[in-house]
Amino acid sequence: MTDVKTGINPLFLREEELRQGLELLFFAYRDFTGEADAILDEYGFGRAHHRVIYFVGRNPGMTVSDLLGILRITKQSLSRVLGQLVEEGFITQRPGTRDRRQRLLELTEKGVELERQLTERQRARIARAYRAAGAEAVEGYRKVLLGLIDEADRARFPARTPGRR
Amino acid sequence: MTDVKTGINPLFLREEELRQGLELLFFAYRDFTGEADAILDEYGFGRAHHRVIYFVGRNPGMTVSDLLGILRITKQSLSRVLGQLVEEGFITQRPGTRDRRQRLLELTEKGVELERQLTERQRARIARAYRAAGAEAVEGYRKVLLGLIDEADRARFPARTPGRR
DNA sequence: CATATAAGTCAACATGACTGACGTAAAAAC
DNA sequence: GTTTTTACGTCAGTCATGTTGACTTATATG
Repeated sequence: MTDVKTGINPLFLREEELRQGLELLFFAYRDFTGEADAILDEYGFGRAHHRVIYFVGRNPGMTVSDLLGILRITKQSLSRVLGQLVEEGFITQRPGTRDRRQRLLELTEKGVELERQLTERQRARIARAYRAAGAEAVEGYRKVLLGLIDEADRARFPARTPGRR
Repeated sequence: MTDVKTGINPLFLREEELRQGLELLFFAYRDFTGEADAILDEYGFGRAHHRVIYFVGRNPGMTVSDLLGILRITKQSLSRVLGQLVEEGFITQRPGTRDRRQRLLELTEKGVELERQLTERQRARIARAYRAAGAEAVEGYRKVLLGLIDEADRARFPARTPGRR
C-alpha cells in the first residue's frame, strides 16, 4: 500500500503522481510564459498583448466575441489592450460583411512581424521538448492536456488521426 | 510539403504542430487554474494565496527563500500574501534550528484543510485526464513537460524509473 | 416597430506584480 | 572581534491586468 514501482505502474493515480502532474504544469507554464517577456518589454507591452497578438494571428478575421471567448476576460479588459494594438498599428479592424456590427480582427504586417518574434522562442522551446521526448511522448502530451481542457473547448483541437490510435 | 498524416508523423515539428502544443498548454492552464477560484473567493483569497498554500503544504518546513525561488516573485509581493495567511492562522513560522534567521513555514491544521479543499478538484481534473489518456500517455506528458521546464528546475522532479523505460 | 446582439466607453476598484530604500538579527568571513 | 553578508521584513509608490456596473451606438432579427 505504501510504495509501488513496477515499470508502468498500475496504481498510477496515487496522490504523489497527481501532485507531480500538477506541478509539472505549473513550472512548465511559468517558464514558458516568461520566454517572451524581454521582447514585450521593448514594446511596452505585457502578456495580455501577447495573447491577443497570438490568437488574432492564429485566427485572422476573428471577431471580438471570439477573442473574448478564448481569453475569458471581460470586454473592458480586452478593450484597453486591443485598443492599444490597433492604435499602434499592429492590428486592423474591418466590419464584417455578413454582419456589419462585427469588427473582424487581423494582424498588420507589423503585427505579423511582432507575433513571429514573440512566439519564435516559445515555439523553439516546444520543439526542443518535443524532439527530446520523441513522437510517442508528444502523442501522450497531447492526450493528457486535451483531457485537462474543458470539454467545450476541446473542439478547437482536431483529432490527429481520424480513426484509431 | 503541405499535408502529412501517416499515423505517427515523422515531420512532427512543423509549425502547425508546435502551435497546437502551445495552445494546449494555454487552454489547459487556463481551465486548470480556474478550478479553485470559487473556494478562494469564499476566503477572500486569490491565486497567489493558493500557490503559497500549495507549496508550503508540499514542502513543510521550507524557508521563505525557497518559496521565493519557486514562485519567482519579489519578497515584497510574497510578504503581503504570506503575511495574511500567517495572520489568519493558515501558516505558522518558526525559526530554523541550524540558522535562526530563517523562518520555516508550515501549514496549520486549518491550512491543511484549506489546501486539501483547494487542490482536491484540481487533482480530480488531473486524475480524470490521466485515466482517460492511459499510463503510456501520462509518461509522455511527463517527458514533454519536463523538457519545457528550465533546466535548473528539472531536479525537482525525480526520474520515475531509475534506469530504462 | 420592438427587441436582441456586437462592440465600445466611462468610471471606480481589486489583485498581484514591480522597483527602490531602509532596518534588524544572525551567520559567516576576515 | 569586527566587518560583511545573508535571511527576512517593511514602507512607499507604481503599473498591468483583471473586475463590476451603467450607458451608447449601430445593426440584425423577430
